[in-house]
Amino acid sequence: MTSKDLVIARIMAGQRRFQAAMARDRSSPFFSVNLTMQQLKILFTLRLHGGTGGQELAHLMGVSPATMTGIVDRLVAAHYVTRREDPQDRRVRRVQLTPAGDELIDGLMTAGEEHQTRILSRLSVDELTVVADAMEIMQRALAEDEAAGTEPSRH
Amino acid sequence: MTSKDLVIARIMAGQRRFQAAMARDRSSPFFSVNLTMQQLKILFTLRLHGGTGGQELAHLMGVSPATMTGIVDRLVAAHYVTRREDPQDRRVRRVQLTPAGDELIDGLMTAGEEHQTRILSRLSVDELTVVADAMEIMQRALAEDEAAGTEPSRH
DNA sequence: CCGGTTAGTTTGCCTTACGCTAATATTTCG
DNA sequence: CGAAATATTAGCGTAAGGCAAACTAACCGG
Repeated sequence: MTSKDLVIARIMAGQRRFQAAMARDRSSPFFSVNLTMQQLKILFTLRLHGGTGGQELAHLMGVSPATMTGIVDRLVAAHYVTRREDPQDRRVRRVQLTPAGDELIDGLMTAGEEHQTRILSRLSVDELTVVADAMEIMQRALAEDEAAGTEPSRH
Repeated sequence: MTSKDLVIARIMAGQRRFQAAMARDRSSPFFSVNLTMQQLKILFTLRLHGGTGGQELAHLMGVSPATMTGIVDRLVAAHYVTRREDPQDRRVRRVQLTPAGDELIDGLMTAGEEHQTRILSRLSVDELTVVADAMEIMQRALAEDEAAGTEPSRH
């Protein structure tokens, strides 16, 4: 185990503790989601893909097109997605998140931000600067990671 | 807007970008969860509370005791929770996560760790040290926050 | 233009899960 | 001992997902 590995392990342990503290916040939007798991999975999938055709979505979710029609019907009725004819191929129904759908996913993904902000507010300017530097470092590494290797694993 | 606020805003924006990149990882365990939302909410609730009586759990979830009996039946059958008689009051059924239940919740809460570890591996030792320092700073602030004010908002 | 293929929808059927009320049995406690 | 509390069972209803089969509209190549 290299010294880099040790530091990484320590960082990840800290991250886990942080995550556990966030999870203790009972105001998580997760508890107020009133969708089924399949519906939520579909919303996340649409977020990942920026919208898909109906056939493709059925395939991604591993269900029949008939089933997907029903599910999308209900998501449209709930105003979380839109279903539109594809201009290039009128057979295809493009399914996309609405702003409300986006909001719901964002809310789940950014749960705990208030809590985090509150914790950051406790820090001095010097401390905040260290945290900000660390964030810059991580962003750069993330950008490199995406430029270098996520293309093949993207799909 | 103070200069602290500006730095905090920048940190949170970075955090959001980071989160979005993690969400793009299709290997998220979320997609392989085959529980209903209500079941998952109950597992998270049990994690938060470390186990509860049946009546309490029904109340927390806002359903009748009869309904909760059925749901817990199914979670017991799936080996995610145990149900035991409370030694202090034999009317009460204490419901708790099993190790498998814990694992499932942990998996969801720590999703993306591999991805994060990979990104951290790209950093030099100096850079990692900055990130580790930042993490220390955050942990200290978190500890202070918990010592200071989470008691009243805990419930 | 036509025939074969593709994409999506409808219909009908089935299964699972949740949710409730009412009734019941056991346990607790004043 | 009786009333209240806890959990379970039975019965009923609704919603959602899931499939196969049939159907319609659209696409595309010969």
